[in-house]
Amino acid sequence: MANTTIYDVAGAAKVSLATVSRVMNNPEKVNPETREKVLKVIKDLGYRPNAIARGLASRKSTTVGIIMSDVSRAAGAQLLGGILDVAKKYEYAVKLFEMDEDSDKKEVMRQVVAEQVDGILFLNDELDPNEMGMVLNHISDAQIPVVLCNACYDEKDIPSVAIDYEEATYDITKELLQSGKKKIYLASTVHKYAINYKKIAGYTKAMKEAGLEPLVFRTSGDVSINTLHFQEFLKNNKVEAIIAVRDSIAVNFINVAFKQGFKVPDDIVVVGLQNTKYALLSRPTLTCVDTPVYDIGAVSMRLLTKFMTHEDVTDTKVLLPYKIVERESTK
Amino acid sequence: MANTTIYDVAGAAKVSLATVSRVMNNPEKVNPETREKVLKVIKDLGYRPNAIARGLASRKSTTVGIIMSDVSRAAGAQLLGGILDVAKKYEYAVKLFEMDEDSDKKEVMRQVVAEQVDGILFLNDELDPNEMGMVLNHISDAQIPVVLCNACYDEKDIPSVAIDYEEATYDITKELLQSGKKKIYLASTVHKYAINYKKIAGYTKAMKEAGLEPLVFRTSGDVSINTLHFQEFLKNNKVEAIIAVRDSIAVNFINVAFKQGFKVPDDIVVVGLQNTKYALLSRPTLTCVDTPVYDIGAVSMRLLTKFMTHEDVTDTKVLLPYKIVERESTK
DNA sequence: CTGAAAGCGCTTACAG
DNA sequence: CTGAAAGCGCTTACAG
Repeated sequence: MANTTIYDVAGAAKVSLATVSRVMNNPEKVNPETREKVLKVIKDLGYRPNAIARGLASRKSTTVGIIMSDVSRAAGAQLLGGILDVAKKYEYAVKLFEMDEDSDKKEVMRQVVAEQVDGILFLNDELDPNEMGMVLNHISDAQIPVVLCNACYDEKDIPSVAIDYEEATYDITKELLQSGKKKIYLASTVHKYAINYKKIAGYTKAMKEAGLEPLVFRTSGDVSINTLHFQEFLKNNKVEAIIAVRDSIAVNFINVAFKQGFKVPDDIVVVGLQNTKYALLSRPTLTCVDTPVYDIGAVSMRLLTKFMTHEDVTDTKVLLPYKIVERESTK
Repeated sequence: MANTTIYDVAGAAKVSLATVSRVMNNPEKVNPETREKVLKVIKDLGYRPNAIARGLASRKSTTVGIIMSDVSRAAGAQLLGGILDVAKKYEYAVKLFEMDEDSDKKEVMRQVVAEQVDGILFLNDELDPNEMGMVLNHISDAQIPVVLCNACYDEKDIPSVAIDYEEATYDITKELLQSGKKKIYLASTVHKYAINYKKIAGYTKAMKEAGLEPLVFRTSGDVSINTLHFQEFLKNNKVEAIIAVRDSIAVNFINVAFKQGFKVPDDIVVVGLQNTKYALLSRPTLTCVDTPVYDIGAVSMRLLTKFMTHEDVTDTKVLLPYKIVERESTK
């Protein structure tokens, strides 16, 4: 079955191809009778316009590009879920681009631009300010609307959607302080995520306000490396509470603590900052800041559609609400 | 900065646009000197051909479509990881399409075809045979190469990449039987995944060979629903071992068992059939069939590139090797 | 080895 | 309200 084209439709409906095109794009400009006739043929033939040809002619691909570092990480996948649902609703196709540490960032950006996306959702939060600046310059040179999705960059006024990570971490640190804990550690990652710096900032602020020394340490995302690391850590430090930038790190810590003879939450209190499924599958279950990851994806995609259709946008830096979910790991 | 086109390059290099095109697509047909000259201009101008225009003219979009049901599930995201890496290597762009229970499957297929993808990777394993047949017919009508990626459909001879789930489940059930267990349950899902039927088949075969009654029960993917379910289940059944189609279900079961006073592995032995990160973050850690999810994604994408470039393919039904990883949940 | 020209399947002013 | 025609930025026979 050769694909049906606009010519086939025009032929069968006995109109010009311009009319068929109008029926699809500006139906109000077509006489209702001919419109119905054409619509019927379209339906009978199962016609859908060739998206590539349409894209070339209209200079709009109705496609958005998602730039992310690692799909397989839980949070990234959930962001994608929200993005896809909204993209489908507004009839945008979605192209995926990976940009990790090893990528030639310039090359990736050139590719994204060459693919003619109408908008970009930037999910990579692992770039240093220099790289980030270069990437954003590339995008603005190409005049493509962009929204940072669960990523941040304060140097420029780029639209973004996230939660206030600094405040959230400040809040939960305060809660721990109020419950009487003093030796509160923050487990961050060795990688340089911009968001994690915000978390560190919020934690540090709360600790300093309480007259305490901030106790930040960095660990890997790898379970077996972390396990060794935590074993040593627990031997050498007195720990009353720990906040982890990722839930999986928190759960890993809980497991190591139990094996060393510590009880959570009786001896050590543990909290996560994401609220992924790991938090529910932990024993004890993990108290978390609940980051609405799906919503961040959905809202950022919606925001991007507004930019792409030149709607008025009043609020370009969206901070979604978050809450704290108390579970067993803090009793 | 207006995007540079092939005309700009041709003008700057003082050649025709046909020559520029040849330099990019058939460099061997161009005089080395002019080739170098053009290449230099391309580099200086940072030119990348408009992928849309190229796609229209060549009738190849160098884009593959990924059809999946839920990105945010762990296994799906990992498959995507493998797919993206290989796609990048072979310079294919990747478009993502969601097809879940509620989707109008025909409509999704029409969209995929309209988007002019050169090949399709089908990751959705939740369709019943009728729907699956319809989808595959749609694809073969459009004459687009397709590979089933971690999904199966036995009615037709469609290329696919997976592991032998039946054999794997048979193997691990045998191991449990040999260790002396008799009351071995298989926890499957309420959803109708084709792959899970294979797992059930392998399990059932092993049980019957041992002269035992297969004990399959179905549960949800939702943690709180499962928790209630498992609580009842443990009250009413004598369980010596449990095999779960998903790791998260296995971990959830372990947690409920401990809270009811059962010890894993002493009282009940538990195994998973995936080997995701959940297995490592469980306490005790989870013995698993290790399904090489990333590899399944990577190999299926590689296979698809062969079909797209009309290479000879001898083996269209690829079954990747798997192994069993013994961990604490089986002592 | 190189260029002029047609064509990919659409959209969109421009006439009428 | 409708059609003829140009054009989107490329590729690819076809001449030369």
